[in-house]
Amino acid sequence: MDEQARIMQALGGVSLAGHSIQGGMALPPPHGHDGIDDGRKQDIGDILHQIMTITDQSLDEAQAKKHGLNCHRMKPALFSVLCEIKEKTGLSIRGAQEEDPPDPQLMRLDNMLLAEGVSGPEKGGGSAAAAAAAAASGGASDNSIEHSDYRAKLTQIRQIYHTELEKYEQACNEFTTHVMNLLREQSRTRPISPKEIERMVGIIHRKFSSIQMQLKQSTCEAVMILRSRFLDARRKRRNFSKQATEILNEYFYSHLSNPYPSEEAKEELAKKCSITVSQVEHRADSAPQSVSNWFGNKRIRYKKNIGKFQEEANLYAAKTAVTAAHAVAAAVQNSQTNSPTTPNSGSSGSFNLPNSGDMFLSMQSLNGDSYQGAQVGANVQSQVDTLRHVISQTAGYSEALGGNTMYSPHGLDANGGWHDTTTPSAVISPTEGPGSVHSDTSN
DNA sequence: AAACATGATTTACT
DNA sequence: AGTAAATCATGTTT
Repeated sequence: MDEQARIMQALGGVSLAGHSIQGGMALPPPHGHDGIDDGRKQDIGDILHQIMTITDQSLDEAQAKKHGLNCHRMKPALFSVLCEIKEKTGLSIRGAQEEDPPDPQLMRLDNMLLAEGVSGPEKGGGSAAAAAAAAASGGASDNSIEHSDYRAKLTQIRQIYHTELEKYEQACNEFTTHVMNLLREQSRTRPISPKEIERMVGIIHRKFSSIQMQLKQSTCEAVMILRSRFLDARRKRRNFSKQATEILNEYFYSHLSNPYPSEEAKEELAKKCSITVSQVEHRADSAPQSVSNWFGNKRIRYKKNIGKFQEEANLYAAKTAVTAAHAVAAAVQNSQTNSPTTPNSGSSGSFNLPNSGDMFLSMQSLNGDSYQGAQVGANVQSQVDTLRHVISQTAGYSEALGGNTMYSPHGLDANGGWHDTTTPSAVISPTEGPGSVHSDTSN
């Protein structure tokens, strides 16, 4: 609060310099030239002397003298003289002022504080809300804990900010009224126009708002630091929940021939996953982004070492194969059936993979009767993926279904299912004979 | 603590 | 704009 004191002092200086009786516009010393009426002159000189020494004296003394002066018979005359002089110099003083540029820096700070929820309306009572949020999200506690920690700190900052701001506001008002009282008081001895008072108030406010700006600036800094410490820890990754991984893997392995979910599919997957995961909230697009990351990583890592993913692939393939088989069966029996087992969107309907195309056709021929074109086709396709995979694991069945085309464990990439074909069949052959493949598929 | 797993970021390409 | 590939940085397992 040194600053404050300094400013006050500065303000005091301004007010004195501009208007005080001991300012530069003091009349020349009362010696003057040889006058016509020396007694009168002496009188005036006396008064001026008294005026000029007022400030050097104690308050009581000054008060007394002021009173004396106010009642002096010469007072009206002197006052009018002062008015006159002021009139002449007043214009020059006033001209330079009166423009109010909305300081861009200040606006920037304000916007930022508003955006960070520091200066905005109190949302939900700080720690209570944080606690509530933590309680509400139940399982995913680690994230919430961190988050509530962040919010607690933010609340702290906001409290400090607001109390300080209030303090400044109060001080400003106090000081303003003080100065105004002073001016009003002085207006009895010297002419002070309302404009001047206004200007003075303006000056005071400007000074105080510059102090406020400092406050805002340091608050912003604090918030930024807090952010970088907590939320902005973008690098600080958080593993997906088991459930989310399940969903994603399911999609991946059931779309192995084309594991590129469309935007919509991503959103849907994100909805399914990120809700349970409570993955980085705020920034609405982060969830689909995460899905994209996941698929990107998955694709590259899968391709890089297919062997490593065998087990997983089997698992998910078998998993979905059940539903797939059911769905296919249903489709065969009832052409109207539109099984919603897999969340694929129609967009993936068109492939240019000869391999899967064959299979697709064969499955279609299986259906025999009429089907609903693309939609059913797409569903079947995704199921075919999983079926084929399962089939490829069981040596016997691949022949049984005449699937010799899909010799490689993942006939899909054998043909460059997605982009390149880095040694498709070289890696793993369906040697391991896990009898684990569900016999459901045989139907 | 080392090794591995994994989500995110960066870079370059199309 | 969307990916692949390389890389980073952290989480998890050993």
